[in-house]
Amino acid sequence: MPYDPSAFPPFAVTVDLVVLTVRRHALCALVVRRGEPPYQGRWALPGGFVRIDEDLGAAAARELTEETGLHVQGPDDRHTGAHLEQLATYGDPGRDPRMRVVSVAHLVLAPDLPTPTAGGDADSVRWAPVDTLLPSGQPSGGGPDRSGEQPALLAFDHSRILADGVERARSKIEYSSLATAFCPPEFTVGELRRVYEAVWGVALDPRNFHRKVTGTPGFLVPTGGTTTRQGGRPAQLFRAGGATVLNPPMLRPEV
Amino acid sequence: MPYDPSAFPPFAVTVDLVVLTVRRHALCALVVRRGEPPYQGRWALPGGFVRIDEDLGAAAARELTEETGLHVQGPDDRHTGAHLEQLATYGDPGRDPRMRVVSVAHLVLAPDLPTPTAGGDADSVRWAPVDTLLPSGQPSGGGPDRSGEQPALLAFDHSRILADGVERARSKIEYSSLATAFCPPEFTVGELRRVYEAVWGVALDPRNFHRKVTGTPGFLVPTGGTTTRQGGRPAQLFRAGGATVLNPPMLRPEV
DNA sequence: GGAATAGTGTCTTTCAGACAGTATCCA
DNA sequence: TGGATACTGTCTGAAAGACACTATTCC
Repeated sequence: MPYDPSAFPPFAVTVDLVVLTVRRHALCALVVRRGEPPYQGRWALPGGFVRIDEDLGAAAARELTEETGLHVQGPDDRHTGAHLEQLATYGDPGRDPRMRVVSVAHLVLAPDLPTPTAGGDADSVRWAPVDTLLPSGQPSGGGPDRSGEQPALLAFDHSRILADGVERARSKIEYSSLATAFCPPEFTVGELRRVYEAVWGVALDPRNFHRKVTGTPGFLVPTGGTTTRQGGRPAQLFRAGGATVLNPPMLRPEV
Repeated sequence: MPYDPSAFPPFAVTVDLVVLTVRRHALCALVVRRGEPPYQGRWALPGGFVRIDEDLGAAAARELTEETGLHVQGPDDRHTGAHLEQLATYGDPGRDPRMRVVSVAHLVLAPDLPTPTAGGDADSVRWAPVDTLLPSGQPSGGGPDRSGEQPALLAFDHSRILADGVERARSKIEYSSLATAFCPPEFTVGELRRVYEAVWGVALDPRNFHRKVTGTPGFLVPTGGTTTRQGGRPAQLFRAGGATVLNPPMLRPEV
């Protein structure tokens, strides 16, 4: 007997946010420190309850603004704000020790930002490189020793949510123009290449990369300006083109 | 103040199922006729409430078995049962006129089956070609006139859920071996090609298709047997190989 | 033999990857 | 001048798409 809401079991519904950006050549995620039990003092993904008359995506956008001051890119105002999409839903019984909580995780891709101050409390929110938050993946990625940074896993099942979000970002920038969501409104080919290198954790050939992205129709639009750089030929500035799916795609190098 | 479950808003959480199969060269979805208002008499996707101590995936598998008798493929028993994965979550306020219902949609890919009899009521469940359920997409796909088959849209927001599930299936068979989930345990290259043609709604070159799928490592494993066919050279029988991601992928032809 | 399906080979084009070489800045 | 980054061109191999051809069955 489907859909008999008169006798439904009581659930709490929340949104959790995987907010990713690229800072100093590293893929970073936004984490907040928990002030109350359970997992008091541990880092967790930002999130909160969905209000009773609020859409899921609206709840995610509201939590994002509350935690970071970031605004979500609407369908019209391209090249400003962040990209937001639904990621997956996590509802294992026991994922929250207090009660049954179903969390609809969302993925946010944002350009580099000043360190956020959530609710005025700067100590409780930070950007953390994802390879310090996720034990698996590439254990010795690119950087030197990172002892004492972030040994403890995230609270609840947030490590798995973060891993799913990172994998989603890694695969989506192959076939879509979403990598530009990590960039400011105007950017160079080199900056875009460093986004791909940080998200994938690989080194890409600058020559072939330049030829590919400028040859993919609708991906990049030159703005006419150039950048003054430190030591090197000035680079052309681009903004994101109208294309959302890339053809041919940017293929992630594999083993 | 995240995670204060003592004052959570009350939500109902359900699972809805997009069950797809290929019958008579057409991609079909499982739909059930609603017996009560709202949308009484209209077709809808199968689904139901998540129990209070039940995982989301387990709820989807249970509903699938209750509605179709189908069993879900476990991690070990390959080549038997259906493929199930989470699709997306739909929680718009007002999607159910009675109360706030958040539905975690799941996608099921199944081989061709006898027409199910849900709860003994054969009139209330059927396979319907997806192009008779979705007005958009390719309006004049391949078949002749289909007047009077399924003019009314699905109940609730199930048309959108179905469209999302179909698009997920169309893109996933490009990069994974999931097309074999539409096939019986042993199948021929021609049967697998007809699955791709039905899901994508295109015609594929039999020669190139054969060369591609047999050349992709881990996709197909010959069983040694052959099929007696009606008018034509007997075909080799294959079963699904261990590969889950296809390299190179099966690229969907575009404009 | 004719129709139908299965399977192989061959050619062309496109594209990824490697890499030589030129252009233009800063120190 | 040297170093660094931006950009162009060239070569090779892999693969997609088009299609000729052979193989094996049923009628």
